[in-house]
Amino acid sequence: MTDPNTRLDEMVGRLKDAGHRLTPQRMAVLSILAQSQEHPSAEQIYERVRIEFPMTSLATVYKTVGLLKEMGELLELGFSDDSNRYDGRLPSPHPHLVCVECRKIIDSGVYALDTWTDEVGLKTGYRILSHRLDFFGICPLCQQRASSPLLDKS
Amino acid sequence: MTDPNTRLDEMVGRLKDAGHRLTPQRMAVLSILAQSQEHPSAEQIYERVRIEFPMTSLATVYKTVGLLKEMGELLELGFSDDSNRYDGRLPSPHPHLVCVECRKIIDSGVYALDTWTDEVGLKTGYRILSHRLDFFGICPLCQQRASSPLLDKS
DNA sequence: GTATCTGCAAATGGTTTGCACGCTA
DNA sequence: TAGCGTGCAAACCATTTGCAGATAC
Repeated sequence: MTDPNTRLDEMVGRLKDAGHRLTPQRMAVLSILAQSQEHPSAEQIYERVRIEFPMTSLATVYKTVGLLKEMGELLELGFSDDSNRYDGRLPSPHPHLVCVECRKIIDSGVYALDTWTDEVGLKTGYRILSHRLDFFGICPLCQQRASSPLLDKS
Repeated sequence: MTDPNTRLDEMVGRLKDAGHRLTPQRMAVLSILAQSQEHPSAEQIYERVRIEFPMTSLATVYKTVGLLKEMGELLELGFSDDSNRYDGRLPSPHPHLVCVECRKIIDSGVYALDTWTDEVGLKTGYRILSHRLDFFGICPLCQQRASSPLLDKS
């Protein structure tokens, strides 16, 4: 499940099974998504795809990402003040941790919101379908930068 | 704390103390925010403000909302695929419950994420500043609509 | 009196879409 | 070879911004 190649094969299989075609552009996008731990944006996926396959447009990245999202093979983390970020490794909802300085996003290491989900459903009468939990903070590297002001942010 | 007039006075006082001017437009926006339980969008605030004070522009609503947000007097709930929603009654982060059908947003009725915040901070080394938790589901009214297909969504 | 606020209209920027061409299966 | 997928450029749309005139204090 954590091995990029296994995850890539899985995604490829699901696409094929659903009757979708496998173009080189799509393969390149899938491959990036299967490898990335760092929750890349569409733009970042685009840049990396172009390194190995320059014949790719940003629109195609968006279309592929949209397709995977619809199929439930990709978790989209939308931010109203920044571009969306994508998790292709673990597409079911789980808590994330966002650095407000450098916008690095990592998995939080805590899970299991199910108890709460049940409680909220019971209390409110809503049928709960999904959730989204983000923690915002300063990552260790940015904390270091803040205490050594001579270092550049770049 | 729950009384709209008390909350309005509180917001007005904070604005004055910070040296900001009290225009009729601002008062109208503050008043809507102090009353609203339903987490209105900027557009919705604008529409309601115009009822009692037609000399108001959407830009002014956005500017007022931005000012209050900066002062920590307003909680902004951003959604990448929809307009932002605002909570002026309880501006500190707390879990919300979003109906994916009608986009109604209510408070979840559960709180206390502090234990998790500490755990995540310890595990990752991030200095946690804030969090955001949303549950997505179908509200009771929309569930009813779904089971009685003859009723219109309007 | 003057710095702040307002309203208008134009700019912004990530994402989506329409369409003609190209390529997978 | 039949459509699905791609690339380009234009459209979208909530939000922001610049600026000239208005107004709270």
